Amino acid sequence: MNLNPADAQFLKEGYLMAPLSDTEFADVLAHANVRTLTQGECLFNQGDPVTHFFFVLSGVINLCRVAPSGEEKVMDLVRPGFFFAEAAMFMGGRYPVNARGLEATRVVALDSKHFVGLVRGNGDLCLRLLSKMSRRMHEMINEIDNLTLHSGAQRVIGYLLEQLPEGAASPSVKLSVPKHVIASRLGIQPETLSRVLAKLRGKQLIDVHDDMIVLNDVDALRRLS
Amino acid sequence: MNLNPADAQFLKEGYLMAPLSDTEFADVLAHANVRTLTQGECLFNQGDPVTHFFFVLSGVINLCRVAPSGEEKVMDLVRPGFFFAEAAMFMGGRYPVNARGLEATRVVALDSKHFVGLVRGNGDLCLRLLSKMSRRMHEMINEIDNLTLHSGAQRVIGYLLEQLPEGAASPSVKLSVPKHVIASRLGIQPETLSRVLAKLRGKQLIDVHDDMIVLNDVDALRRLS
DNA sequence: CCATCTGATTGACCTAAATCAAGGCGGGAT
DNA sequence: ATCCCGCCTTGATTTAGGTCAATCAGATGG
Repeated sequence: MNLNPADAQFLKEGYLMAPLSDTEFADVLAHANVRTLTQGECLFNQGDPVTHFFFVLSGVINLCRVAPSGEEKVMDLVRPGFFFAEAAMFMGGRYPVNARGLEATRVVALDSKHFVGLVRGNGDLCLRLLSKMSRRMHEMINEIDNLTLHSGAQRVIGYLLEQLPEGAASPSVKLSVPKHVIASRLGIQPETLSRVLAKLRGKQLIDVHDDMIVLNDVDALRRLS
Repeated sequence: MNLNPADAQFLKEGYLMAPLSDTEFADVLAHANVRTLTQGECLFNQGDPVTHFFFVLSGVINLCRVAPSGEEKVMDLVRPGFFFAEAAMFMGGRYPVNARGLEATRVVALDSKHFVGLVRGNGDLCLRLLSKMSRRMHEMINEIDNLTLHSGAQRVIGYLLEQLPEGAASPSVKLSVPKHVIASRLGIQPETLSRVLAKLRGKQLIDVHDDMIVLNDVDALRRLS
């Protein structure tokens, strides 16, 4: 089944696709298709030869391994917006785990040989990919640091400052997603986010108008994060 | 200044070096040297041409950017065991940030052109790197999930199960690092780790003898994580 | 042998944030 | 209009885990 434009756009934002030029991406798309899995349906088994790697559009994929003792161990749960089996794709050989839909799930299946060929034949693309992945890893390290050594309030402030465009005229942020999604990304409950914003509003540091937040004192906020 | 064997070993464990063969690594080492920075000393400036990328041996590196408005913004703090400026190395051009020692700091400076040349001339190496980085990213995603949606006790149990060798005869774990380091990795205080272990001991789920921990009921523990 | 130091443990206490519960508000559909 | 139904906010309560502090066991060293 082919990808619709919304799926393609979502896929393009994935870290393995973002570094591709438009023509390269179109080339990859020509070797891709959508698979819809029912709950529990198997996508591939441990030991199968690697033919594709995947990107989750919706639902959740369960990557599990069957130990010699027979018990099944969940190795990873893959959520929308993330790839899986890319490491296997790059190395070739056989899949080290089973992949099943944990619920009804849609994935993009991308041709493994084709993508490896693309990377092999293009040193520049390879370096772009490595560069992109390096940056992503630094972001994730920072995210882990934030979660462990900053308070919820500090993470909220950090998020607001992050969203602030570089040289913006008025220091204001428009939230592009519902507040409960932001709360989840920051690792806090929606109630807590609401309370933090209320407290900052009380201190005159910000103004909140629905999804529009004006940062009244960027310096003070920066000192708090 | 040259690397001593301990430094080289530490560097080899970094994600960019782990995929290299011994001869490739030796080749990289031949183009590497150690720089010792005093507190506040500059390693490179924003806008300098990219000549090296780096690995922190000890201390902390402060990566900061000077905004047009003149104020200095800390972009990243890099701790021992991590690389920095690798993304810039892969892309070439100029460093997008300043790098300074936040305290007295030792780093390995690796020749940028040489490493890029190595990767460019060796498609297999390139794929090994991409594969390794993919795996690392999955690990980090899991770490973030753990931090946000598991309790401290669950993370401790998860850690113990992780350390458990695949088909070990006796289900026991020998802690290779001091407890306070483990606590830090799990994002909790040493006191909390101690309490969690005490509670598990109280429930007869584990036995603790100094740095040796025996898992009495692996299944029960697995259910709790 | 004692002095000291480091890491681990335990207790008392406190704070940040989760949870539970009750409205409020705007946008659709009927 | 009225009724819902998400989404957000706010309040009351609970709890996990951090902080502070005392103690203890081993290690090191004079």
